[in-house]
Amino acid sequence: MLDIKVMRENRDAVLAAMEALGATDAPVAQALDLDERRRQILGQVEALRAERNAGSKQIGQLMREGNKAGGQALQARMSEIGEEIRRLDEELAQVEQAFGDAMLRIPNLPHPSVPVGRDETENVVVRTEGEPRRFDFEPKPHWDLGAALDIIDFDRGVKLSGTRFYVLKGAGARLQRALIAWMLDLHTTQHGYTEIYPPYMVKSEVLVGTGNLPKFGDNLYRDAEEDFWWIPTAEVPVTNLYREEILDGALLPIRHVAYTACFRREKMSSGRDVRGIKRGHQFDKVEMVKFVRPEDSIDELLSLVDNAEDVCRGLGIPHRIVQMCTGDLSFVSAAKYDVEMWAPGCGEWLEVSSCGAFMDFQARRANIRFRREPGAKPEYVHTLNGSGLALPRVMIAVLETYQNADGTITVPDVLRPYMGGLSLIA
RNA sequence: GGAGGGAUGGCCGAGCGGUUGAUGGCGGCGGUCUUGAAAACCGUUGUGGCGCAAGUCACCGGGGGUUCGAAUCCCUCUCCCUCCGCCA
Repeated sequence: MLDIKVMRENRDAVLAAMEALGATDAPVAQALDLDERRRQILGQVEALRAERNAGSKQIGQLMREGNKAGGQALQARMSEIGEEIRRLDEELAQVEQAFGDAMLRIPNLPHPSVPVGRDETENVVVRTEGEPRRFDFEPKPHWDLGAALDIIDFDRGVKLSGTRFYVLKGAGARLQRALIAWMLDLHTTQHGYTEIYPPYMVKSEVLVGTGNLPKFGDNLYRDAEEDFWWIPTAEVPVTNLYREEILDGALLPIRHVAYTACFRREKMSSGRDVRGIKRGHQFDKVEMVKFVRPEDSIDELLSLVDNAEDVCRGLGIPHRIVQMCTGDLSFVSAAKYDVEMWAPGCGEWLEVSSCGAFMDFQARRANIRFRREPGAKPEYVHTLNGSGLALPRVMIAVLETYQNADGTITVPDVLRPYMGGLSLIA
């Protein structure tokens, strides 16, 4: 959520930002109008309340003095004022509801450092690290490798749950588990993150906090009877860990890492990436989340990207960093970098991480604040998050990069201790 | 799932429907005293909205109601605790 004061004082700049994002400016105009109306009503209703408070106090006084007639006369007057207040309150509630709805639909403002661009074609490849492996045979895609090794069972996944589901088996299941454990250990022991195991189901207000609701509800699974929603990413529960709290500034930055399953409808991408394990309704991810002081936001974003890259480096897989232009920023991001791994079998760069800085956008929605000093005014924290990393796509990159001519897979060095010393999946 | 009991400020804990944003204690902060510390004593100590400001309004788990006036009465929801049942 944006600061309404900032919107009032910088109307033109905010509208220009919507233009750069390729977003409609309708909610901005709407929110500003409703805000004006809201303040108008507020002024009226509060003046009436003040009058009633004084009157009621006086009635109490008169009653105690035994002046019953005087009290009753005043009561009649206050009753009228009460009616007026009731009427205005009703209108105010409507206006505030509409105002809040509009505010929740306004995207974050891009950080000044973000390149202006129309869509993903204008994203910027910041750098590429590592040389793609040269093969003396034709590298196979993971769906062929996985099926041949009997470590990915696509047919039975579909039998159980339908399209976009698969089963990992034997060394395949263990490889994913090894990756999860190794990534968590890397981030907790080398990068200063504290591990969190959060709920996989959350209340709707939690999804509003991170910005998934109200706008993106159609990508979420939910319980039919109760207000339970399956998380689309660990970002949701972990960012909301400190919602409605005022944190001690001495604790910042707080860095958390969590491994969870993630659930997404993927309605928007029907027909895309249906082959293999690249895009499923359920996938595992290790996610990093940071709570930082406002002035540290951008530095923390860069180190977040670096933390994600360390996973690529450790696995010895070439990767590149792509900076999103304004037109490709997500709803909540002020700045965003993707980390992409090269997958030689399917021959594409796979997005394995998305690292975003949200400034105070989520903090306002979830009401997460901190105090610089004891006794200081509460301020909103800045939140960030990034995948560290998404498992299926790392699995793809590992299987395809480390494949041998005979169809076996060499296990990357860092993972061997996590696989009972196994060095070859055959 | 059944029965009962709770929810008040950082914490504990009061609060006949009328100067109660809320007694008191603890904790925190500032001060007096002290070579320093402790003790003692004095003071101070929530969040948010609107307003240039003076100020004003709201908030005692959430929502609704009764009333001139609600932390206090009524309805409802949520959460916590105890007991019974069930259970990985």
